[in-house]
Amino acid sequence: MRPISYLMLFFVGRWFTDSMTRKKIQMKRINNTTARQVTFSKRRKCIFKKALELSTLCEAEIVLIVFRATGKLFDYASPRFLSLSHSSLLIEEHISGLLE
Amino acid sequence: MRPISYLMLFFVGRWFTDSMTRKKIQMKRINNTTARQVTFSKRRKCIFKKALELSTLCEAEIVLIVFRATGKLFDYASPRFLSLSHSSLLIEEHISGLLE
DNA sequence: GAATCTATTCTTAGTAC
DNA sequence: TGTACTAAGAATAGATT
Repeated sequence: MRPISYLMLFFVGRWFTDSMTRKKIQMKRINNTTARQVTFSKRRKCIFKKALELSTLCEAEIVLIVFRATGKLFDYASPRFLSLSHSSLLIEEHISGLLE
Repeated sequence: MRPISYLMLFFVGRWFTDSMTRKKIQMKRINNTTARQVTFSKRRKCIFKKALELSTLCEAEIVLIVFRATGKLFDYASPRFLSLSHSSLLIEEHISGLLE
């Protein structure tokens, strides 16, 4: 092949590679609905894992609540087994403490 | 150098490398106090960042509360700017909804 | 929606300051 | 405590199934 062919192969290959692999994403709302839901699902799973790890490794009590934009459903985890109502109480107590 | 010397260099180098770089850690309480605190500090920072990202990218409302084992202090973030008392209300409302 | 794949980006354990 | 470094390890965007 002549040099020009190699050059073409390089660019075609690069276009192909770029279109197949991830980019760094901008930190703003994902407009595409499907992509946003997929990202939500992946990242939600991951952050709950992180919460559990932090809790386990460092003996922290963690309350993580995610209110989903659609349908008002939310996911909840308090990895070290506080009940949701107990968490709510702890928060209230802290607020009261701040106000006194 | 003779082959035996290269072999020694390999093992010494590997020991040195191994002692300088990280291992995969076990998912259980970190016993060393200093290490536990350092890990806590690093991971806490990161999980809050993750919460903000999830909130920003996917329009979710997130409440993340970390109760630190020592001193009962806790860090809190509701990235999309709910107030702590508002979060507490949302939680209470949800609990009420479940009980009805 | 969920699972899988892969190259890339991000996180972080261990260490020293 | 916080910051900086480095390479190992983990998370994940984009695509496919």
